[in-house]
Amino acid sequence: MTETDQTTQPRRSGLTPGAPAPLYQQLSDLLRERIKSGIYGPLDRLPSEHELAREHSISRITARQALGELERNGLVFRLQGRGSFVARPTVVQGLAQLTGFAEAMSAQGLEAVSRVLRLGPTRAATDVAERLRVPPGTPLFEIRRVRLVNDSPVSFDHSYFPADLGRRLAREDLVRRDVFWLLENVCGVRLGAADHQIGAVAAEEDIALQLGVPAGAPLLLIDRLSYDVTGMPIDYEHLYVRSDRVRYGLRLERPR
Amino acid sequence: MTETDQTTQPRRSGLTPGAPAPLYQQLSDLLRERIKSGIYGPLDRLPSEHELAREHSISRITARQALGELERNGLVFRLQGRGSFVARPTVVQGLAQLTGFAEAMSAQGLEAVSRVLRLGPTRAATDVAERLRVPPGTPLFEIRRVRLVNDSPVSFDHSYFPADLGRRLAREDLVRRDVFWLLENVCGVRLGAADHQIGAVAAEEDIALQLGVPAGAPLLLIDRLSYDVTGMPIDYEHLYVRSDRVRYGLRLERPR
DNA sequence: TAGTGGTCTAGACCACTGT
DNA sequence: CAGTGGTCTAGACCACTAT
Repeated sequence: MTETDQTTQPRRSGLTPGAPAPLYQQLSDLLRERIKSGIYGPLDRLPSEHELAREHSISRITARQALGELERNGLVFRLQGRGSFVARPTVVQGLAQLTGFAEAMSAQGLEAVSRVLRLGPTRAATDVAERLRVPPGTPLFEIRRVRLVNDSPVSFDHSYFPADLGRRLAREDLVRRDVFWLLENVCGVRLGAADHQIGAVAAEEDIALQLGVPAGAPLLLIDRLSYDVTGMPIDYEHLYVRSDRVRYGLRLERPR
Repeated sequence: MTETDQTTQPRRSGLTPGAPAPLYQQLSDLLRERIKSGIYGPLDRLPSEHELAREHSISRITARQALGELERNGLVFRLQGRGSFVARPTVVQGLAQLTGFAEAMSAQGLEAVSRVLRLGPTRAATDVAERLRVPPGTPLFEIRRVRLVNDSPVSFDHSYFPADLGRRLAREDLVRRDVFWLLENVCGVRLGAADHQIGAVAAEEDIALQLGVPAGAPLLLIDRLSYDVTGMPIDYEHLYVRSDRVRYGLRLERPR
């Protein structure tokens, strides 16, 4: 039995055991809050794992798990034998994460919409087939869109999906919704990761026209292959991005 | 000596308790090996945490820690109530990691060298000062290099360092050694992460000349600000990359 | 119901850091 | 030396999945 009776419950200093969020997450949220609000400033030493455990009446391992979370997010660094410290604030907090376009824009308070240029079945060319790991000629579903922020074009997307997924997507609101969002919330796909290959190219005429730049203007070309959690390829895209309008930011961690 | 003693020691099936590497790492290495060699194939279920614990005479938490490692590296995915499974192999295994240029090239069996164009003290212009978080006009150290692979140019790097670090670097072998490598192994810096902003630009004449491309050719422009583990800015760089010669690849994870 | 991963506890020993 | 984080144990209950 666990402490079924209430009166003897030790204080948790705000952490509640039965809550929807696990204890280690509650603690890491609490600490994150205190760091962001300046209660713990840059380079300050945080309470030790033992202290956190005592103070919140949790086990040391749980406190440790909370600190581990913050360390992975780059808010905290730990030195053996010395303690855990608040990292100096950096431009982009947190690891590089896979996000959809509208998702990333709305996180910055901007609204993104799409103009759908083409949407329908196609067959896998050899390069696409190779990336999606299907035989050449396999029926696929293709979507071509121009992404707009504040009514002005920022990128041209050419996406390929497995035929069934594509047909499902075609029925949804591709103008306002992220494909990633639709995949996860409508199609029941559990997205895992995506491999990117990034380069720079001169704009071809048709794409230049869609993006409102002169032919030959430099564009960011991102080849993105997304997988679900099992590693199954789900979505292969070419993104041509006007980098004068959008900056691609990411944070890489040095392996420990 | 392995098998230090002995009679009362429970079997560890190859895992040695006193070894330099911790048990959870030994186990995760062992599993990684079995996945790579195909003993556990794509989508196979791995032994449960309990089984691994029993089999190797370790605690369940330690087995769990090993699986967590593999999950973060994208080799394994876990489903509550079902088990842990081998992910399908993907192009780039592992999270996006911060690596130096030579480091990344040599991982692919290529040799990278640098031609140093300029190396010496300078003062922080406003944009550089802002990124490195020093007052404008602060003395810095500047290095301009062309990176070569197989004797042909692939990128032009313009780097700024704190003055003392830069002077230290200037005495070292910048032709063959990565700056990251020197920072870590000679200067005693513990690198943490780096923020990148990626765009595409048309090559200016002087850079075009150095890279052997026509003026106006599209180049990848990477603005990279590297920090040490404490979050202190260490190195601010502009990288102009011939993306016809090098592809920037990275893997982003969907947040859990 | 049985088995899985997710969370949590209350200890323990170690290596490393400061004094 | 005392305090810190790093590793490890032997349990426990929970939520979820399959049968």
